[in-house]
Amino acid sequence: MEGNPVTQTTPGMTRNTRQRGEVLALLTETDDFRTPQQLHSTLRERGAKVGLTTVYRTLQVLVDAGQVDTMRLPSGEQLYRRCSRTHHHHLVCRDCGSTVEVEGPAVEKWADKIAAEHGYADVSHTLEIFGTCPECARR
Amino acid sequence: MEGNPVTQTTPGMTRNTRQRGEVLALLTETDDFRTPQQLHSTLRERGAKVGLTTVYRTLQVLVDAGQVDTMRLPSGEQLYRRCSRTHHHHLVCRDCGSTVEVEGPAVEKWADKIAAEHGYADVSHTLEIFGTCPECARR
DNA sequence: CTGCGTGCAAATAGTTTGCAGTTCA
DNA sequence: TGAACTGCAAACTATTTGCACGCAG
Repeated sequence: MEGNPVTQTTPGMTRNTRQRGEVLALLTETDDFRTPQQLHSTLRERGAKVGLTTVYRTLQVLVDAGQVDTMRLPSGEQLYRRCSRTHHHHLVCRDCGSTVEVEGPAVEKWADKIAAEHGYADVSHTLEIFGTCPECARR
Repeated sequence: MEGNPVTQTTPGMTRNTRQRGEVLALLTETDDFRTPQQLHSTLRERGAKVGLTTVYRTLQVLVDAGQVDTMRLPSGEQLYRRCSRTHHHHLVCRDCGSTVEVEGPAVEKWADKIAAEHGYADVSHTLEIFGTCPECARR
């Protein structure tokens, strides 16, 4: 299960390198949002030699390619996560960072309607819900 | 109209200084979100001698006191604005930064419901809508 | 008076960029 | 081969902190 070569044809990436494979692999195996710094130190711990710069650059490429989702905590930390392509939002635990993907068609429509009413064009929005998950609340 | 002394009794502020008055005044006269840096340079332009550090610290105090609203652009810039106390969201122009306050009781309820369904406690959320306002679209 | 507030300069923290060397296709 | 990628170090930006002084109450 390990020595599997990196052969992921990821749109937007012209070249497949070991480093990108490592980053992508790590993103794939976890479900939660991570900071570039966290990803980098995890990679180092497991022995993967990847520079912090490369992590940043790879994440940028992945975001551009639509392979990775990015969001920001109220505190300002930038987070990344491999994520389904469809538009959705997140319910994030303040403590442990675990996330649940949620969809709200009604909210999307509401946002578009509000924007239209005020004559705003080219509309997008951000929406995240924060709370304490059952696991963390128990403690 | 100028020499008016600073006498704003702002809850959470133990002391009323000229600098805090200037920041508060500036926040009061504009409707749009501003970065600490913008606020600072505007103050300097108009001759008010206020240190950048003080702007940051004052904004923090105001946020704690609930006098000022803060949000973050997708790009990561932190923005502040004097704002009504009721919970609401914003429709923000990507170009000129002008904002419209919007309310969405349905959205609030939806967010709380979703969180409750997943057992999340102590829920809050962030929601901002971005677009190009009619003014900017015209150009 | 007394200590909260101020502001400079220095420290931080996260992220980006320049550039020489490396590697994939 | 050669363009794309890598990674170190240095540069940058936004924000915070240490500390001596000033001013409000």
